[in-house]
Amino acid sequence: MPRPRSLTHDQLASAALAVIDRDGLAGLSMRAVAKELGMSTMGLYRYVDEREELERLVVECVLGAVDTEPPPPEAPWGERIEIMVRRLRDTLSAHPAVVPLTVAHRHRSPGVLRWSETVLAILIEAGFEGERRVVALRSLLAYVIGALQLAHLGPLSGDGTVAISALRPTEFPHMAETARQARNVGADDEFFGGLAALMRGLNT
Amino acid sequence: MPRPRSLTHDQLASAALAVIDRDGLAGLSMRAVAKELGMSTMGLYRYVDEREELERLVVECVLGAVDTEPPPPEAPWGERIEIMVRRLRDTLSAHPAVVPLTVAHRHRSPGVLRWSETVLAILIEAGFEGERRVVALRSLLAYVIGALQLAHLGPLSGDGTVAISALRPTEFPHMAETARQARNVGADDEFFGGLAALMRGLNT
DNA sequence: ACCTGAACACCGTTCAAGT
DNA sequence: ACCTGAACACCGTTCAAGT
Repeated sequence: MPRPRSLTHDQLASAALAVIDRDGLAGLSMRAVAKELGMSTMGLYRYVDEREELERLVVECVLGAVDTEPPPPEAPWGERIEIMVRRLRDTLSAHPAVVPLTVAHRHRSPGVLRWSETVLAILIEAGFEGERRVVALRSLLAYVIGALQLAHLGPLSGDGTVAISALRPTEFPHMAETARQARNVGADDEFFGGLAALMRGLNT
Repeated sequence: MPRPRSLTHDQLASAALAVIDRDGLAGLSMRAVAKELGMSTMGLYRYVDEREELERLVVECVLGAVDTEPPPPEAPWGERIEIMVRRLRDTLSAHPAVVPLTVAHRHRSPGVLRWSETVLAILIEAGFEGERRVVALRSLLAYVIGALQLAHLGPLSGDGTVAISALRPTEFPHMAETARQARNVGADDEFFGGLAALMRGLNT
């Protein structure tokens, strides 16, 4: 990759993010980003080797913004983990269409690494060792990733829930009734309700 | 959509699944599936209106195979839920590349609806009502979806973990050490360890 | 009426041609 | 040396033309 000339990686990622926020992840293309920047399509290849690298830049741009400062140490460790998870969720919620990219490129993101480092410090302080610590970190990540995708692609407040509540009660009685109740569950109650359960379970 | 002539939806989905299993999700295209079936590309449009409908058929084909019979009622409810989650995981693990499609199209899959119906019956019997029941079902789904994607795209046994364990210990000491321990954690221990935690938390 | 191949508007990426 | 537009091999989908 030759030296960039006039654009920073952040400007490039911001342009891609603008395309994604406007046209969705499906609208992301080298041509669209180039047009957004007012340059030729091939000009992008001065900054990235391939489209995948552009995606990595987007992920880094989004996740690099997450606050990874250790939360106030006087709070119980469970609350501190919750604070960290809330920060990650807030960061990703600003660009929900990016979540699938995040899953694929999370490895190379310094933001996620710093976030994980802070979470691990809290877990270690709370006495998590060996496999138990590994499982705790991975299950927290799995929950956040899964819950955000569920919330983005099929929110409880959306028409998927309405459709389920209209299913034939003879065939899906529990689903129909539960879906009716689900319409009154807010996105925050859903997310933090599940997180609280996971946290309780990790603690015992 | 005109009447299908010689192919069933299942044959169509199987051909698409064969393409995905061979070339990955990125290899799925109308042209590739048509070639797999030895027909013209446009012939597919006799069976589906658009590519998205083909994807729905694939999801239904995979998830339709999940065993949704209620587990033995003499087992504790927690164990029965775990059995149901294990079945869903086993079904999806046979075609991990399909998981992202599953997230997007899960609403219309009768397989997922039947699975959820059985899980809800167990939750109701265990005394879950209202929001608590909604949160339990959604968090289980979120965990399964997130954990499977994590396991497929970045397994603990993979080179992502190796790369993390090689990070500069001055900057990421906890990550490096935890990654070294993570290499000895099997995929099953990881998945069911996290699931057990979530289940404990939902129970209290 | 049924089927299909050419065509259109896209895509990522290569590469030669122009400055 | 630097940049770029044409070109190549794809993609989903429309539509006219052929049977």
